[in-house]
Amino acid sequence: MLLKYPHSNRVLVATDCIIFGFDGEELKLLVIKRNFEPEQGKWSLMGGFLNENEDLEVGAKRILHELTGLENVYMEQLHTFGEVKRDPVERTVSVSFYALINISDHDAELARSKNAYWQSLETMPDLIFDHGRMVQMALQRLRYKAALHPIGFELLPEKFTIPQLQRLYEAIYSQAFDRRNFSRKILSTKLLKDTGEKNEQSLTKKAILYRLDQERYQKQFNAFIHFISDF
Amino acid sequence: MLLKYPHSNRVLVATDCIIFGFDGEELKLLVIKRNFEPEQGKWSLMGGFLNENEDLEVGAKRILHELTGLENVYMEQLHTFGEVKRDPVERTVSVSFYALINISDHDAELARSKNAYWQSLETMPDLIFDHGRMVQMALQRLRYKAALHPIGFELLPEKFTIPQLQRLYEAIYSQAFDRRNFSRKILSTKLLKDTGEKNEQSLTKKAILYRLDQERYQKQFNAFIHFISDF
DNA sequence: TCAAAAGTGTTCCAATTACACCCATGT
DNA sequence: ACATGGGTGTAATTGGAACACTTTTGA
Repeated sequence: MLLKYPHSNRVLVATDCIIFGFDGEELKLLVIKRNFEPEQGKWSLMGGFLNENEDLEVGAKRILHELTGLENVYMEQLHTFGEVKRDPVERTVSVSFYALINISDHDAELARSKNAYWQSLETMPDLIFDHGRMVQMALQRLRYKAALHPIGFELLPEKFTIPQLQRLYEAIYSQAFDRRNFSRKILSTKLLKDTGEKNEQSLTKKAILYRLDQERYQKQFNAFIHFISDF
Repeated sequence: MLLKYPHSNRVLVATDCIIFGFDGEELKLLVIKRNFEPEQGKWSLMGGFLNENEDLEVGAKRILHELTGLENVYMEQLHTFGEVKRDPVERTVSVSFYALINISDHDAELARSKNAYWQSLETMPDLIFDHGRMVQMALQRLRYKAALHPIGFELLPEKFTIPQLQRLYEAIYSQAFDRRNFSRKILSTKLLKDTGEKNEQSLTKKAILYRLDQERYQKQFNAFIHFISDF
């Protein structure tokens, strides 16, 4: 490309990732205790600059991969933050993405080597720049989206029980649901396939392990499933 | 700011605006027949580059104002498009915004002077670059949002009738609603205030003109109103 | 045999749907 | 007086919320 636009204001573009995980109890985020400048010693989201000839999504997935070792992760663009002064070093437009990962799939050593830790949403430390706002917005979007689309599954292992799924939804919406109604509702979507196996870890009655019915999942994803009526 | 990041890839950032209007019959977009390069003679969204020391929202509002003369318009960030090759002249990251305006409020002469025309969504000409995708995404977002939040009003004059409002919703969702149920549902939100006036333009029975109850509007906006149950 | 968690069923209420009828207005 | 569009009412259906009982399992 030889001919360029005459307009002169070119800026840094970065990507920040809001990485959600679920440990069976709480919703968590993978955040970094920075051992590099700027804001060394403070907490931040994982981020990085966009490279030349790199699409936005590709850049975001690269950054996620650098921290977790994961590929093929559910990831969605959230919002672009472009306040002039948001980064005190130099103006940077940040395109944020949120990712839903199965917490046990990620490369814990790699994360550790980058100084990344899983922090509960409830006890999240203050984050640098506008990263706190990004997290708030991501949670809101997750609630929005998960009420209408079956994306919660992305946070669970391949095989999971209905009580596990319920604990996840309760964590997402900070709200308790009726066990019996929840079960009936989720089964009525026909999205779950009985694996025939049971959760052997349980101390009491062993719950049935289900997996996603991939075919129906694809079909129903863009159809609306009013799963959570109010939140 | 003297110290800068060492990273070298700085890119152009642009804003494109998807401007919705409603003429009482159809949902329309304000688009430009380009009399400038690149892609002269083709149709595109209104857009422009982000200036130095200009926030994203400010830039978007400036661009909207340049075309319509309007301020204080409902505008929401939609999505950021950053494919490397999306603009053949030079890599440009575009942050798109959609706006909802009352079509009769805008400065028609100004729009005309910029070669802008209202085009029905149904008969929209092909747009340059990825602008067609932007429009599709904006419509989807509008449907999403208008089902849960009372934003449709932004497209109507200050005083409007329930049948007008219904025609608007029918245009947004390309779907017919039952007149009686629609009326009951919208009135049950308590969002409308009877002005005491009637729509004198009507040839038959003159419908009651309502206006938004601003107080309730503010309150209920962030509460969920499940206005359209399925679409 | 008891406590804890999981699975299944039933009733009740509220909200949505599908309808029908009456009113106002200009031609 | 009639055609057109606007306003209001009601019965039937559905889906959600609330709640009780039984089963499995380890201690």
